[in-house]
Amino acid sequence: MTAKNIFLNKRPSSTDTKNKIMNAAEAAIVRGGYSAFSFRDIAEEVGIKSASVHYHYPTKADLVVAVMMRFTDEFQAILADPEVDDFDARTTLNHFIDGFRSKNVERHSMSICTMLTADKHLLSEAVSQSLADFYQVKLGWLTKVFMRLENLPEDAARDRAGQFVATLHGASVLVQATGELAWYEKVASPWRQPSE
Amino acid sequence: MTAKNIFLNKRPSSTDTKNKIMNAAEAAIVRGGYSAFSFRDIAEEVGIKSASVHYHYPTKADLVVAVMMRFTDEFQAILADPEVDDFDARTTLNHFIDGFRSKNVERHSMSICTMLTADKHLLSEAVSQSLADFYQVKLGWLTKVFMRLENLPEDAARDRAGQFVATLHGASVLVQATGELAWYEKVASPWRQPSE
DNA sequence: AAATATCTACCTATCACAAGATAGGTGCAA
DNA sequence: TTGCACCTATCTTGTGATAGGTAGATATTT
Repeated sequence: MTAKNIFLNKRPSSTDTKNKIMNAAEAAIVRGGYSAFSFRDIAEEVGIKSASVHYHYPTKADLVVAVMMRFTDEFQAILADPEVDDFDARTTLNHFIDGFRSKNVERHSMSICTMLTADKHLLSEAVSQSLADFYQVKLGWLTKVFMRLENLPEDAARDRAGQFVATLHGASVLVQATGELAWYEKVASPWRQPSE
Repeated sequence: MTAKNIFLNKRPSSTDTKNKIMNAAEAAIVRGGYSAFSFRDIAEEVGIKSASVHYHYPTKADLVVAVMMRFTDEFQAILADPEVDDFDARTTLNHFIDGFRSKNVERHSMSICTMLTADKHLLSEAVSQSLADFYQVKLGWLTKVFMRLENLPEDAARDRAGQFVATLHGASVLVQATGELAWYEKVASPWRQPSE
């Protein structure tokens, strides 16, 4: 690959297409879960044919595992490290609540992990595992946050992390079911931290 | 219909079959949501043909609406009235937590309303409405419970009801996703009431 | 440098199957 | 003889997946 090619080569890049496919799949899963999209849907959105989607991801399970792994990686990349000295646990938790709201609740959808959890019965072992892995990452990080925030030992902090995760996820279910966005703040408010 | 017929008539009763169909559908929805069962599945379980299921419930939406309405009715019938004098709010709430656990969480599934909420994008208007109706009934009852339990005005009690519902639903998501049943008690414990 | 081979990212066409739904028929009880 | 609860048979649509082909970029050989 010469420098020229970077500008002139019109040959489709595999990673570009793969990312487009994952983007479409992720959006579709958030909208309606595992069974709410087909290879044909994805293909149309990306601008290729369904057989070409199979070229990049042989099976649906392969595709969803890839989506979950990317999701987990991005999640980890964005998070602040709770073990550095100047970590601000209060602000971080508030931002987390806001992020969950803007990324999921306000878009009239639930998180990709809640959606896949609901479809767990029809997930392959590999997909289930990638889902469980994500929860471990999420709970692990929140455990550290609560250790800092509430000066708790790891065990107790992990319980708090679980309570927190459950509350946010449950809130998004409540919003989705009733159609009342206001529920989110009402449910999440006990977890909000005073700014000072 | 004579008294004799009660014992001798082997002609299938419409309501019996309808109940069997609803039982099968409800169990299937709890297992995997709206798209996880077909008329053929239901038919096989009941012991008739799929066309006969359509005879009782012309469309899938009709069937699921019927299931949700029956579910809501049964829910209301079981609940103690929080407005009578000897209503024991503490015990009632503990029983509610236990009931949610034994009916959903321990069976490695989530509640029918959580499952349908996740599938909301593909529900017809009628089904969505029956789902929203159930949540209103549930929240309405819990609001009264919290008014008694915590001596709150209606507004504040309703917020508490929402927080409670969200927590239990979220806990069941967490259990389902991680496969760790222990999360349920850990998440629900702050809501448990001291027995005296 | 030219010729050849291989690889890549797509394509068309098709498979087997399962879905919701409908038309029209059968047997039996009231 | 009417109505009910069921049946067989079939339609259409959509699914995940596969086989096999093609044009063009890249790599290898001559």
